[in-house]
Amino acid sequence: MAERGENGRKNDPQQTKEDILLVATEEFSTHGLAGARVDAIAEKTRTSKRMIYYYFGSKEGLYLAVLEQSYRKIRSLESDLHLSNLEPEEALRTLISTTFDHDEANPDFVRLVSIENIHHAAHMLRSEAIRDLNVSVIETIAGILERGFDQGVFRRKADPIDIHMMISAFCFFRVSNRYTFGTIFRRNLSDGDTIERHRGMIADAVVSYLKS
Amino acid sequence: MAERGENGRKNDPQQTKEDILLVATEEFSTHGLAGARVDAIAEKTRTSKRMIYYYFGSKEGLYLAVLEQSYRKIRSLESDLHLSNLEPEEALRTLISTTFDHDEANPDFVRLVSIENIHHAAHMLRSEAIRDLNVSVIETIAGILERGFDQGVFRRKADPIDIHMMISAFCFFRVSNRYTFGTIFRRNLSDGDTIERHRGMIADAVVSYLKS
DNA sequence: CAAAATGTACTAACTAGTTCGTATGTCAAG
DNA sequence: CTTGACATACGAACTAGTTAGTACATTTTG
Repeated sequence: MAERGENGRKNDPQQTKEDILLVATEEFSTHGLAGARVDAIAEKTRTSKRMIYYYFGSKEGLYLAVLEQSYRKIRSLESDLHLSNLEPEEALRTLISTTFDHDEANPDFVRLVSIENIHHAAHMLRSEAIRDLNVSVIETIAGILERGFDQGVFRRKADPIDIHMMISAFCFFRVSNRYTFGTIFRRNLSDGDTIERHRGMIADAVVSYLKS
Repeated sequence: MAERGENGRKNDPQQTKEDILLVATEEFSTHGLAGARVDAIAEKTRTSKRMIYYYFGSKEGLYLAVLEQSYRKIRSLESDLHLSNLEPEEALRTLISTTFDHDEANPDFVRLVSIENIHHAAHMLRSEAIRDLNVSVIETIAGILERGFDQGVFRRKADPIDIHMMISAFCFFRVSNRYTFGTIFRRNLSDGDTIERHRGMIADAVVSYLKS
């Protein structure tokens, strides 16, 4: 068993890897892939640069691991919502609120996705893990839209991926562009009232779109 | 007068600066601030690295100049739309289409804004030029919303900045996140049909939101 | 002991920025 | 109009500092 000694080294590969990933997530998300410094990550870690290369091979390997872990975290949160018992409109509003809150609570993730887009999603393409995600959300939305249309609450037959994009766009933009937007319009998007208003806005917009 | 010789050097400061800016825009937008290489920019230019520092002082100075120029370009395009003669709904739809088409046509600009957000809009803050922009759009939207409400076409009293954000979010996201989104959902957002559908979608969504 | 895990110290390559020297344009005096 | 002096515009090669990645030795663990 690996116990923490006072000064003597104890091997704990799992903890070491997690520690590196945690620090790396922060570093990559605030500086970008090129701007992040391996030495800076190593320093903030309780281990050394040697271990980064031991476990992740290269700076890009570490970046990819960070990206994969971030996506994996979302998948687990998304699945247990049980929206099929709810009325279509209620289900949709719940899903939207969840997406909204997730993005608001995970600016690191949002920033990583922005960074990945700057790199044309090149790393994402190389990772099978990431590509296979998010499919479940589309199925969920598709189900809600179909039920809503059949019941006559939604008058419009919309494409689920389009609806997902509409929701994502708003929720994501609020976080990804909060600095430039906040600077230009002198408005703090992290403000409590603003958050509440926006959460309602996007839901109302999507629902009214489907009903029109 | 500075004539272009066959091989002999001719001084043309204006052209030199523009040349550098053009190349730098491309480089920064595809690699980010840290990822961009001054040497790479210099090579693609018809001049040398020396001139980059001669005219822009530093890598960051060049980046800021690129950013400022990009914003300046938009301002000029935005102003001459003459929306006050149109009916509120028509005016709003025209404005939305313009924003949509602008973002679609200027991925470099979109990417630069994304990059600037990764840097917490730090450079933008230092530039008075940029901060004072975009205010006119808000006034335009405010006017449309007011007229629409008075005429009874819009039932909802919405905040013009919120509406601007809603529009921007959708138009911007389509371009900024086209790579990750396209990879995950195997959908090409630059596809002609998709573009047409999305242009209509965002307009319908905003209008139906205001009417509900 | 063997394999896995870790630390220290190093290096080769890269990269922002500079030094030094040259060419070009301008404008005033002759 | 031509000369020359001064400021602006430019190029090639260099440098100092940084940074991703590694060689080698050591400790831990089973």
